[in-house]
This record gives sequence, structure tokens and C-alpha cells, in this order.
Amino acid sequence: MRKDAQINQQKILNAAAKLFKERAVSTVSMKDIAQVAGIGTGTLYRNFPNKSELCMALSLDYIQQFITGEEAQLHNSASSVTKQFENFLTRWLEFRERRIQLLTEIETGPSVMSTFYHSPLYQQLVNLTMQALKPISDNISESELKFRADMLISMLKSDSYAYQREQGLTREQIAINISHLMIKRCD
Amino acid sequence: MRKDAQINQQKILNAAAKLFKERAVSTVSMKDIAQVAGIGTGTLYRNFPNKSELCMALSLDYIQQFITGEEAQLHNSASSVTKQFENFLTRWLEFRERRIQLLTEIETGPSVMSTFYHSPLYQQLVNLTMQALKPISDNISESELKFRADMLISMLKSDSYAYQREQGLTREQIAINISHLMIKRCD
DNA sequence: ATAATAAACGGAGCATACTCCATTTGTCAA
DNA sequence: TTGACAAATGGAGTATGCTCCGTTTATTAT
Repeated sequence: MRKDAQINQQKILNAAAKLFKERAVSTVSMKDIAQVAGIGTGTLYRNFPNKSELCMALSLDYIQQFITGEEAQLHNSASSVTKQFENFLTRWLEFRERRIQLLTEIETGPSVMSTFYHSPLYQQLVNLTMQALKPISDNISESELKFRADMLISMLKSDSYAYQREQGLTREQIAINISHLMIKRCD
Repeated sequence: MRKDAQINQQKILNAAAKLFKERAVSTVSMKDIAQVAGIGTGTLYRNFPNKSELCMALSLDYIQQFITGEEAQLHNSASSVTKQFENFLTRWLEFRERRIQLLTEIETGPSVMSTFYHSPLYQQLVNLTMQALKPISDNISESELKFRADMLISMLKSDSYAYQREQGLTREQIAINISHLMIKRCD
């Protein structure tokens, strides 16, 4: 990679981060970002083919941090597996709320779902979710575990989650409902 | 409502249906639709505030038919509740595949998720899904049943479903995995 | 019939995502 | 150092969703 290209990529990321701090992500246009970065829109689009992918790049750090934090927690088992799973869900929902604008942009990108699902970001998320699901899923094949992780992530996407909140459910109630749904109880 | 307005609304629906038959939904622009309908774009947008809502209006009939058909089936119990639920899922997935373009347009509309979730279309879907879930969900509150219906619909949205198919799962495998997930088994 | 008015019309115009390609620039072999 | 060229640049241009508002039209009261 040429040196100027690398510099421009950094300029873009800085400009986007700056603008996203100042105003709502959805109100920042690609032109704005190019302008603040001091480059042409063509250059912006070569680096990031669309706004969603730019947001993905910006989310990488955050997600990384979340995952690292969770992997540390996962085996600090101070409570029942059920409680542990509920806590994991709650923290994931907290994270979503904190980064809701970026995540919404990523998840609603035009045809970017195809990109998102094939990104390392998604892979890492699936791996973490599988680890969280494993203790509460006895006798389950690896492929079915993967399926459930995909479904769990799908259930908690921005739109769906926002709708549940709007219906009056709290974060905790959602976490509990989800855990009831995912945990095989035999009462 | 003024007579001319009603006529124009019908002209729009006809034009859209015609164009959507001829080429992919995503390649048909609102301008195209207005042109074929023989009206101005302003008129088009007064009738349908965006493409997603136009697609919703066009889907109404299809969904209605599906729901009517299912309500007839639901109580024709020739098999176990589990099998019945699996069949319901399979038919829902068949329906999705047949109408995938319209449904994708509806589900990925910009900020239209808020509209979609509050549409009668979604309410009907939730009601049907709740009916299908009820026999396999013992001792569950009405609100939790609603939650599960929401989640089931969320899991099977276009993006998520397309991803699973791409991963190599067949429609039947997806139906089975979902039913494993939703049914409380105590083996 | 006619006038008054609210409702609907339509297309010019705007904003924004994204593309195209003539021009510039960094890199590297000779 | 210099020449050649692949790589990168940038902004004009295109497509499309959507809005605004001056004009037209259906309806209703008189």
C-alpha cells in the first residue's frame, strides 16, 4: 500500500470519528466526511465503499474491547450458568445501547448485510456468543450452536431491540425473556 | 377522499405491480413507477411516503392470503403439535422465498422498520405466529408469547434467512433448527 | 350555474449516495 | 537521477429518493 493512501485512510477515520461525536451519525454525509478529511469523495469511496463499511471500521475497536472484556468474565463463574448467561445478555444490550447509532448504520446499510455477515467483526461476535451459549446448551452439535448464535444476534438487532424497548420492556426484562427462550428448562 | 385521488392510487398500484413483474424490485425507481402510472412524482409520494410503504401495500393481499390459509390449517391437526409447528414454519419460509423481493424492500427500508412494526400487516403476522406458538408453549404468559412471536419473526427476516441459506442450510433444516430452538423439549 | 375553497396535482429542484476517468504522484528499476 | 508506470487522487457527473409549492380540479354551498 502506498504511503499517501495509508495517511488518507487515517484522515478519513479521524474525520468520521470527529463528526460522529459532534452530531448524529445519520446526519453526517459522506461528502461532509470527505470535506473534513480534506480529500475528494472519490478517495473516500475507494477506501470505504459505503457508509456502513466505514462505520464497521470505526466499530472494530469498540467490539474488540467488548469481546476481550467478556472473554475475561466468561470463566469467572461466581454464579449459576443461567445467571452468567443473563449477565452476558445484559452487558451485550448495554453495549448495543451505547453504540446504537453506529450499529444501526451497519445493520441497515443497503445490501451491506451481505458484507457484514462475512466480516471478521461478525465472526468474532458469533464465536463469543457461541461460548456464552455453550454452558446452557447440553447435547447440541457445533453447527446447531452456531445456528443459535446467529439467531440470538438476529433477535437483538437494532430494529428489533428498539421495538421491544418501545413496547415498554426494560433491558433486564428483554434479557430475561431471551434467556427463558434460549435455556432449556425442565421444571 | 376525492375520486381522482382514489383513481391515482389504483394507477400507482397497477403500475408498480406491472414493473415488479417485469424486473427486479430493487431496480425499479419511484420515478419509473410515476412515469408508468402517468402521474407526477409528487402525487406518488403523497399516496405512498416511500418505496417500502408502497411495497407494504402491495404485499397486503399476499400476506392476507397466507394468513387465511394458515388459519384454516392450524386446527386441521392431522399430526403432533411439533410436526404442525414445523409445517407452519416451512410454509412461512416458502412464502418468504416466493415474495422475497418485496419483503426485503419492506424490511430494509430506511427507518421504515418503525413504520413496519406499527402496521396492521405486522400485527396480523404476530397474531398468526402467536397462534402457531401457543400449542408448543406451555405455561407461558400472553406477553411472553408475544415476545417470542416477535423474536421468531425477527430471526427469519430476509437478511438472516438469506445468510443461513448461503451457509448451506436447506429450508427444511432451518425449520427444524428453529423448532428445536422454540420447543421446550425435556428428553 | 357560479363562486369559494379545500384537496390533489406534478414536476422542478434539492440532498445524498456513489461512479468515472483525466490528472497527479509515489515507487522502483536502470 | 531519471524515466516509466502502477496506484491513488479528486471533483464533476449520474442516479435516485424525496420535498416544495405554484397551479389545477373536484366538491359543496348559495
